[in-house]
Amino acid sequence: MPIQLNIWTLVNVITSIGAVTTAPLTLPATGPDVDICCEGADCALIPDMEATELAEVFKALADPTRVRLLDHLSRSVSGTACACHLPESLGISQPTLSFHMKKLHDAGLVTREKRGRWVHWTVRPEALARAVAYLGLPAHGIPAGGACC
Amino acid sequence: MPIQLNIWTLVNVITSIGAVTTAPLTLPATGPDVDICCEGADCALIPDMEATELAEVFKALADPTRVRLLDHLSRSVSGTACACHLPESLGISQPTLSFHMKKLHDAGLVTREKRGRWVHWTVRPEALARAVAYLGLPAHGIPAGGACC
DNA sequence: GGCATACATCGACGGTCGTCTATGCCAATC
DNA sequence: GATTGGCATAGACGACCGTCGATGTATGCC
Repeated sequence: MPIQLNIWTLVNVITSIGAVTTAPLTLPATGPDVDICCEGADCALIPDMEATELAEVFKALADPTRVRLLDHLSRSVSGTACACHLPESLGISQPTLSFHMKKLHDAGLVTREKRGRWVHWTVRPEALARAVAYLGLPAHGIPAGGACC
Repeated sequence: MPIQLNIWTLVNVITSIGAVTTAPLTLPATGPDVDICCEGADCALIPDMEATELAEVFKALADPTRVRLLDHLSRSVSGTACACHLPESLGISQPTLSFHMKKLHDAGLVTREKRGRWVHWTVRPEALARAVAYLGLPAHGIPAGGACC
């Protein structure tokens, strides 16, 4: 499974680089009602842009039809398949399929290649690496930089 | 990083069990216009229910605010934090925060525990394992059972 | 008991999503 | 050049989403 190995490698790289660079927020705290309500109250938060980009990827995956489509592609030879028989297999119309493939493409999860009159789609496993890295989530209690409190 | 290791372990388990059990669809094929449009046309597809469940998880993650919330929780001590200061940190109202936490909770990504008048939320890393397993995606060209064509 | 506080729920609003039919575009074939 | 077929786009429509202010509920403190 060469590609799966590549993903895990990427995960390690991205995990060690990405999330850790987040700058801690300045804490307002010290109001009149400062209370020991909890430990780890004010923490560093992912920057808006990074969170938005991650959400875009998850949004592209947030539909059963697209989940099945991506799975279908990944199981095809070399991760590539044409869309010709997919509408009937999935029980959707051709425009609907086109709509979903566009979503996946806009999110960078697949590439599009026209061969004659058919379009072939290919999974981009590296595009999923960032999402996987996020879902791995930093381990709790990382001393400095990673953890917040 | 004990939790991260647990995830990878779960990934292997689920990957080796879950997706492979999908039954291949019966192929209609052999019409008059059967054409060698592409290799790997008709493939096994993830069952509806499985795709729906995965989509539910991704749907819970498909919002920048929730991405930041989950990240915040995972970086707190033992993956647990109270929600008391989150509205101001995120620039959202208290009802909006409640709305998002409910989404995460309904998707099984966090657990809820009431301590006094505060609510503490805890990440459930194991709930993310299935999504991670899916994003790993079966390697292309698996001979039997896994691949489709 | 009465009050303050933390959180959930309600109702409303504008925006986006997923699906369809109808139509347009382009490559291959006759 | 005309026709066929695969795919994208346009427009419409119902459903759902994210956000808010207002209100309800439960806990802790006086």
